[in-house]
Amino acid sequence: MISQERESGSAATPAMPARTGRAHPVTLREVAELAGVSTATVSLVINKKKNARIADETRQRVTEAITQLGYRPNAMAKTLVSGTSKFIGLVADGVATTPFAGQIIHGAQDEAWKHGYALLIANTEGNQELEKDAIAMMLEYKVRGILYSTWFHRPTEIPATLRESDFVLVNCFSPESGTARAVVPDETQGGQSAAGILLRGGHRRIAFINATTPSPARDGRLQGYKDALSAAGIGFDPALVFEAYPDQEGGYGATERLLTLGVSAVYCYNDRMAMGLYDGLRENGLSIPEDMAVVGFDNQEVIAAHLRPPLSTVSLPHYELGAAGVRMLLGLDAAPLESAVKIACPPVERASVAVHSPAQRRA
Amino acid sequence: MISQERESGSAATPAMPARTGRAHPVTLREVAELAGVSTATVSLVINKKKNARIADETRQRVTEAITQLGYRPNAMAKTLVSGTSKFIGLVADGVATTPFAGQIIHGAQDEAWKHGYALLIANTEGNQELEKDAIAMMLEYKVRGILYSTWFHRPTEIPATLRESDFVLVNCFSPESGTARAVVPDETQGGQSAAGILLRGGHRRIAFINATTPSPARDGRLQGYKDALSAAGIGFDPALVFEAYPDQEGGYGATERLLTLGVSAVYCYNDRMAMGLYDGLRENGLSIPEDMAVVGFDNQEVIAAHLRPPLSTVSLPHYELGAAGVRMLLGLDAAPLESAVKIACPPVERASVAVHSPAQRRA
DNA sequence: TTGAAAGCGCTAACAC
DNA sequence: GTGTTAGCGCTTTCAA
Repeated sequence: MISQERESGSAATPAMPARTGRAHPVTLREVAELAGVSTATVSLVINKKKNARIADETRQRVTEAITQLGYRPNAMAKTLVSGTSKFIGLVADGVATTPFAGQIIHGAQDEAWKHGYALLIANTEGNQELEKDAIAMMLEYKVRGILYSTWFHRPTEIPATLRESDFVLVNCFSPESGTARAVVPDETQGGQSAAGILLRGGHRRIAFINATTPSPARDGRLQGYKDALSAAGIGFDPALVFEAYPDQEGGYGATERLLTLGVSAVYCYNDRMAMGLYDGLRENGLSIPEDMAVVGFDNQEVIAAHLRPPLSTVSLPHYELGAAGVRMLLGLDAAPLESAVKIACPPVERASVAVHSPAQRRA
Repeated sequence: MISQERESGSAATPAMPARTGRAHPVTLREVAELAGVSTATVSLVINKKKNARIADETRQRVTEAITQLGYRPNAMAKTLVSGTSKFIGLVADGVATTPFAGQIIHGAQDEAWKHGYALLIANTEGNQELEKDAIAMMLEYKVRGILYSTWFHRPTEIPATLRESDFVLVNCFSPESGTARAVVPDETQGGQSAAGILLRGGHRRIAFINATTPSPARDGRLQGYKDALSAAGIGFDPALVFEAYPDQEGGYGATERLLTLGVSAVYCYNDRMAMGLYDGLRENGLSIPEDMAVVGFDNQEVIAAHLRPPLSTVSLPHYELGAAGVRMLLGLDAAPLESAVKIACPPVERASVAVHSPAQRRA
């Protein structure tokens, strides 16, 4: 079904720049004819081959012909010859479900672009069938490799077909280690940072409201809390740690129990929880950060930056995750098979924790 | 999309399924050789040509050879022959900046996939240079067409190169009408719905806090408010409309003025504004919806569904926008050049407006 | 019912 | 320096 509808125009000048989509695309051959050279020469000029010694005058004629005809290379033909395209596939289980996945895409795209690659995206929403088709499609289009990503940090099965290509797991990892390259957020360091913000604020008795749902984040964020406390010479008190469902309602519902603990600060599993807790604290006539300092986790823009007061939190490095994934895929960054590469979760300090002034606060 | 499950047998049969990426890919020719037929026949079998009369026995042999070798068609070669790929390009100015763009991607992807197309995405963050390159790339990969989308509803210049392809504007439109197909949200109807929620709640004096920033949304949402009032037989009182910057701080800052108006309900330009207003109202000891009913606009999940009380609002149909864009591109939906197609913004009722009980409320 | 062969647009040896 | 000539993997007449 070749579109043979040549621009039947009147004037027979071969020159016809900026043609609209419908027309038969200009080919290398046409450029060569107009410039009076062979296709090989045009190819050499276009690809600026280093060792190609083309007369300046020739190069000039070719360049002119190209712009005159509005020539555009056919990437498909190029790929057919070379065997692999300039695509990197990104299979995601939730672009839509969450504001997070967007940042992974963004990071991957920026980094890919930097190296001349474009992103081929498939959103699977966890649908296995779709996922399989998506990977097949990417394989058929000869992608350079595939980034397999999840919207929250978790272990994942590796679809069999994924192994037909180069791939890197992003924000997830294989339960059997040593079988796949992966990049994930450093939850433990993030937990340390979160607790660190509070510690630096002069707090000694710090509650941690963890998630009820098992995940690497739940374990890592708790571990980080313990580490930070211990580094500050504070004993770990299990009574100060309890769990709630990790959303607004969970945070709100945790208020009562929190208030029985006699703490001056609380570190929440995530920002949504902190958001709910804000409401609960307010209803109890408590103000933040004076009566209770609060830190969250995730740095969810819409929430964290705009609560009152703005919420101190720890950033989940989604952009970096996407970028690092691409770099690992392209072999630009080290990518050990044994264990996932961890990306730092940097603290973001806002007004929900008062600046420390030792005099003000008693242990 | 050939499925090829089978685990590698044992010995050195030419069969060697599930090869890993590195190996030389299986070609049609190899399949043909193994099946003892010509490549043409294999091609016919694969593409299930209707009028291809292939002996069942032959078809059988071919199918077996295909699964045995783990053959995967080379989409590049296919495209080279046909002239256009099964790609639809999506150029977006902000996947990352906003939770909204994700939904456009999601809708576009679902619809595209349904018709056998995959999405090629480029996030430009408004960078003109990048945008030009992105479009060029898509053109080179022979996309079926391009969806050009913006993260908020606005007029936009059409990059010249976009015209080299089929394209549809999504969430934006050309200032010179009649020059491009476009699909946008129906802001006016949305405004009507927003005011309608309040009207149905029994409110007669309804304030509208509009945005300070000029946009189709600002105009449309105001118009909808007026329409709804007028349809309810309520005169438009300009004193009840004022403006604020459309974010949390703006909403918070608008509280004072709002309270001088003597209204029982307020319609905010967007959810973020409403979120800020919640804080302001609360500080004044007012409760929602008893003392003041509130509706927003946008239906930003993280915010609207989880404020307390949950916020009634109007949904921006991003998913539908993406899907409709694809349908228009593929010629499945009507796509007039004269004016943008408008997609409805459905109301989402939550607890920030009390259910109407006429007895309770006096004019 | 099937095979032979001519390309699709481009790159890469290898001539000249 | 530049042209000739094979393909890359696939589809598609046209014959047989």
